[in-house]
Amino acid sequence: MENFQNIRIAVDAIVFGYKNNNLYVLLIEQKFGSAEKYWALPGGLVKSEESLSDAVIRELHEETNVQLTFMEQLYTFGDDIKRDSRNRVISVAYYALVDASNLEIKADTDAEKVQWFKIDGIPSLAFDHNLIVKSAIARLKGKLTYEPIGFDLLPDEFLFSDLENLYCTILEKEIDRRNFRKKILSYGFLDQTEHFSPIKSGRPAKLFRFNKLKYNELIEKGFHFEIKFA
Amino acid sequence: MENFQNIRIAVDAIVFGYKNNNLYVLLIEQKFGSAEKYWALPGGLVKSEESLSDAVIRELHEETNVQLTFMEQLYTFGDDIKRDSRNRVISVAYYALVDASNLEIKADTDAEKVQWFKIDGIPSLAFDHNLIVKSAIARLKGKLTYEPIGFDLLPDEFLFSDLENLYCTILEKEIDRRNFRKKILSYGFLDQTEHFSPIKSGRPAKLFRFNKLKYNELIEKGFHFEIKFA
DNA sequence: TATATTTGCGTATAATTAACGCAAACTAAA
DNA sequence: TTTAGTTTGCGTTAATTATACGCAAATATA
Repeated sequence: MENFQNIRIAVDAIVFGYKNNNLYVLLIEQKFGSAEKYWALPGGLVKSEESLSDAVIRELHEETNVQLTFMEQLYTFGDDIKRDSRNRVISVAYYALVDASNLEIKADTDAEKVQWFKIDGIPSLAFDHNLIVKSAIARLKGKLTYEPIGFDLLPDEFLFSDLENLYCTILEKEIDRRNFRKKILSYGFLDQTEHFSPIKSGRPAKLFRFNKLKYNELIEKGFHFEIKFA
Repeated sequence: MENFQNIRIAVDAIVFGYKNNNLYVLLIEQKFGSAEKYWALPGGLVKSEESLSDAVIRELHEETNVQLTFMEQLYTFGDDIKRDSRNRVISVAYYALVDASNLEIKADTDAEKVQWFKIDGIPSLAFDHNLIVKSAIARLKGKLTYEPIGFDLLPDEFLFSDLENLYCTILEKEIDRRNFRKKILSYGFLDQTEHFSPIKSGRPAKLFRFNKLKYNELIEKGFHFEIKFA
């Protein structure tokens, strides 16, 4: 039957989390299906009357208990027609960045286990999910340099050294602490709070806060965020 | 029936063309369907055993006679579940850049007419295609500044003034001719040919050619293309 | 009290960008 | 044949931005 389209459409969620100066991805161990016992990205089939973005947020919540309001579309994987051995499945991948230090994850109805995996310690995943994660990491690295998305990975109030470590860790580069601070502060979208962080050692450091309003005002005026390194 | 997924998957092609110092998009007038007599993007349903990228290249060829080997994925439109009034259809949009000055387009089996439309004179299109075109233009503008894709819109051999006009036209900005030339030449991926272009007026100008090999070598070494303006 | 550590601010130099000058090489008009 | 108009190709200078550091302040710990 030539005209009947036998294709299913799914969504997959890449949730990046940051804690203890490391980048993580949220993975689940599936309960059902041929990929049982493999770790995989949270995700599943889209319902007929449901938008793609609703679908991915729903699946993520059902499988990991993580409740987001927005995810950004990454890419649609539909060139390998055997990426799922059971049926032709096209997957629209979405990603989000969260502060993993205070987020409760728990395996829910559809997943056996839920766990954060360090970005450099991701096991062999179900379907083409290793490929999807790889392309999400590439996107994250790219965006980090020209959009202020790093703040999404940190708590509301953070140290400059945390921000600096985040950039070093994710981009795998050395940066000059003093020039980095100077540059970011010169943009004027960080507010200095009156709080100090619980000290580890050395001089006590003020906590900063990303001011999204100020950032949006700057964007209106044609401002363009950019962090480059040597 | 809760589990049955009643969603169709389509592909749409945004083909940008450049000629006479203007940017164009290729549109068709549809023969069939509820959107008859509306102009629309070339595209159609994906076959069950066909990759997404094959599908969009096939549809484009069938409808416009334009034969491409590669299109880049733009975005998947699937949030408006009524974007097609007949059925739930999710569309994966792809785009490509071509030199429109020597490309033969012709309406084929599936289309009534095929025509280049100037970017600032696009009519009201079928479905959500105006939205798709808008987002493709935004992507093109963005990419133009950090990837050397402008050359795809020009003939193999081109004048510096053509390249300059292309940037001015698409980005809608004034640029300094001399600084622009200096910067692009400093990258070292343009070869000067021995040919001169048929002269309009003024001093005869040498034709240049984009050397993709040299560009790739530079990329290997960590080079990063970028064109910024005041 | 001395030492190690991290923060916060500053300065000198190199590199890049932006703004503009001007002669060369042609066409077309006078 | 000259003159005016146009576009190219190469150059200079000032302003801005990036890079590479120096160093004292503020704390914990030995």
